[in-house]
Amino acid sequence: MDTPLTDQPDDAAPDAEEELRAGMEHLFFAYRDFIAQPDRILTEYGFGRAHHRVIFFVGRYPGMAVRQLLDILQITKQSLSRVLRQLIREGYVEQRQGETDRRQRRLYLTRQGAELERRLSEDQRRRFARAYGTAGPDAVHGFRTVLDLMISGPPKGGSGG
Amino acid sequence: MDTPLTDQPDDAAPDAEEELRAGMEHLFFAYRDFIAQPDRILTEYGFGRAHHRVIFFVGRYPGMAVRQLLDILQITKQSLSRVLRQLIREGYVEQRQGETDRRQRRLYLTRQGAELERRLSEDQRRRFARAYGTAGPDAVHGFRTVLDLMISGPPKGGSGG
DNA sequence: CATATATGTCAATAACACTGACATATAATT
DNA sequence: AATTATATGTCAGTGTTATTGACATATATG
Repeated sequence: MDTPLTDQPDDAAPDAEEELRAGMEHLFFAYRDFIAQPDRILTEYGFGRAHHRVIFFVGRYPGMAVRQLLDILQITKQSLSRVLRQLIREGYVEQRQGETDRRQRRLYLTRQGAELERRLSEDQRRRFARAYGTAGPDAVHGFRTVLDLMISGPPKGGSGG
Repeated sequence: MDTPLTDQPDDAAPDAEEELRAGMEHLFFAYRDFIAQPDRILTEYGFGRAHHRVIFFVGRYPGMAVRQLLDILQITKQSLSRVLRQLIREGYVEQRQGETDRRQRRLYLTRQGAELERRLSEDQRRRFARAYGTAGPDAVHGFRTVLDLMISGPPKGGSGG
């Protein structure tokens, strides 16, 4: 059996319900395949998916505070703590005290961390680049539009970003 | 800070690298928000995300064999076993021996299982429906095109499903 | 000074994945 | 008929990532 299953919807015009469920299914497949290769690399380091998420966001937003990372990942600080401690101890992430608010520990990738980030995201970037290139700009625009509409807004009023 | 972060890319035209990383980030957010509400419901039943995946796919493809489910979920049979056993014991899924191949245990949702499936997917269907409706057919087409291109092909030759 | 925020840590627990080993039933092949 | 392969199931042990609850320190804000 092929991976994107196509058993039922064959003859009749797919109704709205079917279209929704197909979208849900394919979102699952896309995400599953999106994280497969990084997961393999991470095991070499004794890291897991959580480490990748931290490395990705710290790499993308250098100087990010722990609180922001918690809001993004939507996990508890206890969960993040263990992962972050590991990454810091092993030299992938470093902390610097915030300048305006000295309670904050702002997070940065070390050079070693940036290297790992590149390695982890290599397959993902290639995957996106290939899909974007093949689909063309209009499709990419549609993809981004739908994806953004699926993201929930901020839970409360937000802290004023 | 708002949830889809928009700090760096403000003035200059976003380069290709930035566009890829933004896509990766938003795929993460979309998936995170996509599974948040079902996760909450599942805790009421003492179930987890794995149970939802089984219920979703068995509901979508009734009569699916265990092997097919393993190929889709890409987990080991030991992992699936525990989840499936629970769902069967508690009356959400039932097995029937395959007719042509009597080694197979074909999987079906019970009425109770179908009810749970509907409840779990309610928020997801609404989320998709709203995004699809707002974005419009062209964007939906682009979304599906890109998503499908991101899915890996079958690992080998496939069994001819 | 009181309170709130940002961060960190300890302990216990659960969900969900893994590997390895072994078993049974049935199908397919030789 | 015997061998091999497939489909399924189970037992035991392990690791990652998440949880809740409790408590601590440093700093900011009222």
